[in-house]
Amino acid sequence: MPPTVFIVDDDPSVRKSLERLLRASGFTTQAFASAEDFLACRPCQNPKEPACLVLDVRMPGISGINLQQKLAKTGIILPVVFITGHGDIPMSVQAMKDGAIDFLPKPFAEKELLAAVEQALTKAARLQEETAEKAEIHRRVNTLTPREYEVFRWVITGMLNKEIAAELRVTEKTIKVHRARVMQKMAAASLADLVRLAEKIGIASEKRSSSGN
Amino acid sequence: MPPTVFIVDDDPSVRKSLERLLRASGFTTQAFASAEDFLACRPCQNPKEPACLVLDVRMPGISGINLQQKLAKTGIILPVVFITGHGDIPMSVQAMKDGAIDFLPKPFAEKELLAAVEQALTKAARLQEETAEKAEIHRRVNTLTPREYEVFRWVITGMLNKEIAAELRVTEKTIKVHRARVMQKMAAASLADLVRLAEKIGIASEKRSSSGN
DNA sequence: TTGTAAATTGGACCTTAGTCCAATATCTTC
DNA sequence: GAAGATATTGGACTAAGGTCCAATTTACAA
Repeated sequence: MPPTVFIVDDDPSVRKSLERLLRASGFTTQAFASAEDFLACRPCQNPKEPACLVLDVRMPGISGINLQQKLAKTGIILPVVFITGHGDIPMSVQAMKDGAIDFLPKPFAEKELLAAVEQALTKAARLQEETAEKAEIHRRVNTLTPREYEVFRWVITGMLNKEIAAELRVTEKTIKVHRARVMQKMAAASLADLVRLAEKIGIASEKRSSSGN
Repeated sequence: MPPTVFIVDDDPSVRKSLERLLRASGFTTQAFASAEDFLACRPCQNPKEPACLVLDVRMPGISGINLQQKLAKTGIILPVVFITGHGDIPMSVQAMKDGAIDFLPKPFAEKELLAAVEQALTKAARLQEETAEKAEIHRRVNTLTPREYEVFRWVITGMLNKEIAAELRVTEKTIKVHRARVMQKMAAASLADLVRLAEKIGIASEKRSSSGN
């Protein structure tokens, strides 16, 4: 199944020609007449395969810019390529600030659109991969008990078991047990791996309490 | 010393009013009539303090867009705020793709420019900090001997000393010595720290050779 | 040729980490 | 009230990492 390009444009003729062009280039397409219509399509917003969105800036109801912002806010991975007939500079700047791949005023060369779509799909693939990786790590973290999680955050600071034990006011033995479980649950073969897992999801490591806490 | 805002615009009256506005807002300013003039100012391109650039897009000689690209290519940290009297959408899109903070068509509200400059300076500060940190790590890496560097890359994979020793066809004892030196030279208090240092500068860790290699 | 940096190894020893056993105390929940 | 999860600890080992000592070999530069 080729990657999907969603199209949202209120002009039927534009939708038609975009679909023709993109399908001819080997993409799967799905077109909508408005942002509302697109938002009504639930599965469209959680594509398993990399996908992207070719979006008209100016539409009745929810604007393209607005739709882009909504999607970004909900963490949906759908890089956007804007097209527009009557755009202006502030609009294009806002779109780019919000992470748009490109912003093409009509008329544009087919080549330009295709290049932008390719780039958008590449980015979608990368983001999906990264997101999936993080989700998997979070899944593992969620299997940790509160205490294990606490020990986890201490371990990745590089502190010795005995130091962590003193910090948590338990014996070193206890830390060893928790630590072993953390390694197992996080599927980390080594401390180096564990540290990298923590870095990937941006876990704030504990800070050594001074003196008697 | 307040942060510096460099101004490059071929129109003397624009330079003058920009300088007035920015100085009144508490910034140090330094204005140039052309990209060439700015490039001739060596110290301007390696500011110790965070600085940014307010840049006219369209100028005789090297254009603003072009200047931005040149600076980026040489790794100079100078976030750009574009201003323009006769810009178009493709121009603004290109500028944003190249990392511009904002792109303001004239006439713009003073508030807009100031907000963009603030943001540019914030970004400059962050980039300078990150760059400095990386530079310091690289400095340490460069004090490693070739063999130490090699061991370094193996250590951060999480492999045991004996495994690394087998990989490099030396005794475990040798690895221990190199490893200790690596920790010392890299100023890492623990393996966790060492891994994080490596991650920060994106060091590719070694890959275990299969079988007899 | 001599000095220096780099790479290698050994011995002796101590400190840490990890593992397999088992046991106890709480607390929540069905 | 009993089952199950969580947190804690102990004993007894094994193995892995780190340290302080010293020594040899090689290669390159002064």
